[in-house]
Amino acid sequence: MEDQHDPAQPPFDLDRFTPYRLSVAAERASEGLARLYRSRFGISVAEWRVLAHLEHSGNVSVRDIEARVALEKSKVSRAATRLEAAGYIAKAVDPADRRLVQLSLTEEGRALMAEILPVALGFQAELEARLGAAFDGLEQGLQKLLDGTEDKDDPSA
Amino acid sequence: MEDQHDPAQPPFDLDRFTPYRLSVAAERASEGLARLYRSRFGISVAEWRVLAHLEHSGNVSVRDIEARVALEKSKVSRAATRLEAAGYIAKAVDPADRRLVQLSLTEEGRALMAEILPVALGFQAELEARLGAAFDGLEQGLQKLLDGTEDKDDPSA
DNA sequence: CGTTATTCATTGCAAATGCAATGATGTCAA
DNA sequence: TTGACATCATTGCATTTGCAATGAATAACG
Repeated sequence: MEDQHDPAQPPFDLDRFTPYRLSVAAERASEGLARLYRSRFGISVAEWRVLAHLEHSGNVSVRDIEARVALEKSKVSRAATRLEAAGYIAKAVDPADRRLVQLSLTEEGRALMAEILPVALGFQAELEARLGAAFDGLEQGLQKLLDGTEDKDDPSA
Repeated sequence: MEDQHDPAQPPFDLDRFTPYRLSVAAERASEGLARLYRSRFGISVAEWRVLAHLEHSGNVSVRDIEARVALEKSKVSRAATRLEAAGYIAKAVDPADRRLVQLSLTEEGRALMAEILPVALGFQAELEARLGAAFDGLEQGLQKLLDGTEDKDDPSA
């Protein structure tokens, strides 16, 4: 169980490795929130993100969401299909460019968001309270990480 | 594309939502590193984590890794199977408790880590350089998030 | 001891995922 | 216009994933 790395090698501790730490923290946070809406509202993380983006911005194409919400387009597409089947969003062909699909919240979708948003905001508030003074530092660090080119080819992003 | 939320509802911007930001930042960081070792060494993120933990601690059971490395036990088990097939680790029944499987790096595994570790450490160094003064703040925030009970039932974790 | 719970690793299987087509539409320049 | 190329959303398909058995081994406790 103890350290036994080759003394010629630099020591390596996964617990101090930022990508790993980020990954675990992100998983915990997302899962913590997801457990609040999954059972109650029956939606997945991807669905939540699509809804949240629709609530924020009006009619949007799948492509827009893919870019803004950091989800594979196929994931967005399938989430949209499920949300449409559940009656929370509507899909319509964009008359100006018929390749595009306009996604929009239905009345039911808005009602759903009216229930979920307070939960999400409460979760965020809890998180901030829990972090206290460390919150600002975390956000600044995240901002720097996210600022980098959105491009997935940037290894330092 | 513009804001059009119900004025009775609080505004909601996914871009300012910490779980989402964490998730995107984590994905970028993990993917950024993964692209460095995936093509060159043919290992996945799960495999990398198992290897990294084995490099740090000696013989370990699947259960230990599951707990320490934040991976589902089935994921660990399958990663271990692939790593064994590739010749990087060895599996052996623990003589003291024959339910346990001792995982350990083989000579090849150590050689692999000798190649990967500098890459990983370089990535970490790049990250820290990129973050500059913000790095400490990020780490403190992550620490607070990770400190909370490891328990998945804690919504604020 | 013997019997019942627990713990561990693996695996079966349904669902989710990612990537590469596919088809339908748009753009642009010859 | 026409034809080559680009963009968009969806879907096919192989792989991966997560969860719930499963089977093997141990612990707990009468």
